[in-house]
Amino acid sequence: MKKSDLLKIGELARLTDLSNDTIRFYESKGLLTPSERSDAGYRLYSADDVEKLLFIQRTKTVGFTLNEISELMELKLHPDTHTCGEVKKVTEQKLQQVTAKINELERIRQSLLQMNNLCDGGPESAQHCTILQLLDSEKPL
Amino acid sequence: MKKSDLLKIGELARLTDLSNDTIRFYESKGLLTPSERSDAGYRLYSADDVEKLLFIQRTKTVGFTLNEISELMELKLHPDTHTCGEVKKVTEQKLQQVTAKINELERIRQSLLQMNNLCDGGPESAQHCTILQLLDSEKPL
DNA sequence: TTTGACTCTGGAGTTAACTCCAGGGTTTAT
DNA sequence: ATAAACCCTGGAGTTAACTCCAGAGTCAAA
Repeated sequence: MKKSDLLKIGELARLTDLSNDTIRFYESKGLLTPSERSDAGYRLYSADDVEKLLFIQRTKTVGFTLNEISELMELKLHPDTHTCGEVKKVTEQKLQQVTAKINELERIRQSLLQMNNLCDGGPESAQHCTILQLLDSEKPL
Repeated sequence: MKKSDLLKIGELARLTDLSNDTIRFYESKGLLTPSERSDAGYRLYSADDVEKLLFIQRTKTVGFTLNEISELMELKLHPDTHTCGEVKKVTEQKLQQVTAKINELERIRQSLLQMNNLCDGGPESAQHCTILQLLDSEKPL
C-alpha cells in the first residue's frame, strides 16, 4: 500500500467522527493498532484499519462493550478456527442482558407512571404530596 | 429518645441489608447523618434515621440516583416551602429518561433479534457467519 | 524562517455508587 | 484479663469509556 493512501490519526478521526484521543484509547485497549508508523512516529492507518474502526463503531451501536467487541473481532480475524455458534453465543448473551435491562426499566417506568398519575403536580404545598407519600410507604409500587 | 433505642451502624446495616460502608458512604454524600454519636464517637441512629434510610432504599428501587434522592429528600424535609409540582417535575423528568433508555435498548434488542434469527449458530466455520457479515455492512440493522 | 496546525507519550481526571484497607480505639463475653 | 467482634477515620481502588493536559517533536505554507 502506498503511503499516500494511509491516513494520519486526525484524518481518521474526522472520517469516523471520533476524537484522536478516542482512537488512541481504542489502541490502548488492543482494538485497533495502526498498520504503520511514519518516520516521525505518526500513526498511519490503512483502508483495512479504517474498516476495522467502522466495525467497532457499528458493533457499538448494537450495544456491545469494547471488551465484547474485542472478542468479536478475534472471532472475525480467525473465522476458520471459530464457529458460527461461537459468534451467536455472544449475541445471544447480549440479547439476554438487554432484555433483562429492559424489563427492569419497564418495571421502573410503571412505578413512575403510577406515581405521576396519582399526583396532580399542582402549586399547592408538598405537605400531602402523593408521590412523597408513596415513597414513604412500605412498597412504593 | 433513650439511647437504648438507638442503633449502631452494624445493626442498621443488618436491618436494611446494606453494608456499614454503604451507610457511611451515604452520609458522606449528605443523605443520612446519624442523629447522635456515642461518647466513643460511634454513630447512633434513631427510628427517624431508619425511616430516612428506608426512604432512600425505596426511592432507589424506582430508579433515582443518589443525587436525585437528595433532591427529593430536601423537598420532603421542607414540604411547606415546596409544591407538589416541584416533586412531580422530578419524577416526570426521570420518567422521560427511563423511557428514552427503554427506547434505545428496544432498538438494540430488535437488531440483536434479527441477527440471531439470520444466523443458525451451527458448528460450521465462522467464515460466512451472517452476524459478522451484518456487522461489517453499512447499516448493521 | 517562522507560525500554526498537527502529532507523540505518559499520566491524571471524570462519573456513579460503592468497596476495601490500614491502623487505630471500644465493647462485650468468657 | 483477654480475645472476638465491633467501631472510627482517611484514603485508595473499582468499572467503562473516554477526555484533557503538559511538554515536546514534526510538518506545511507564506
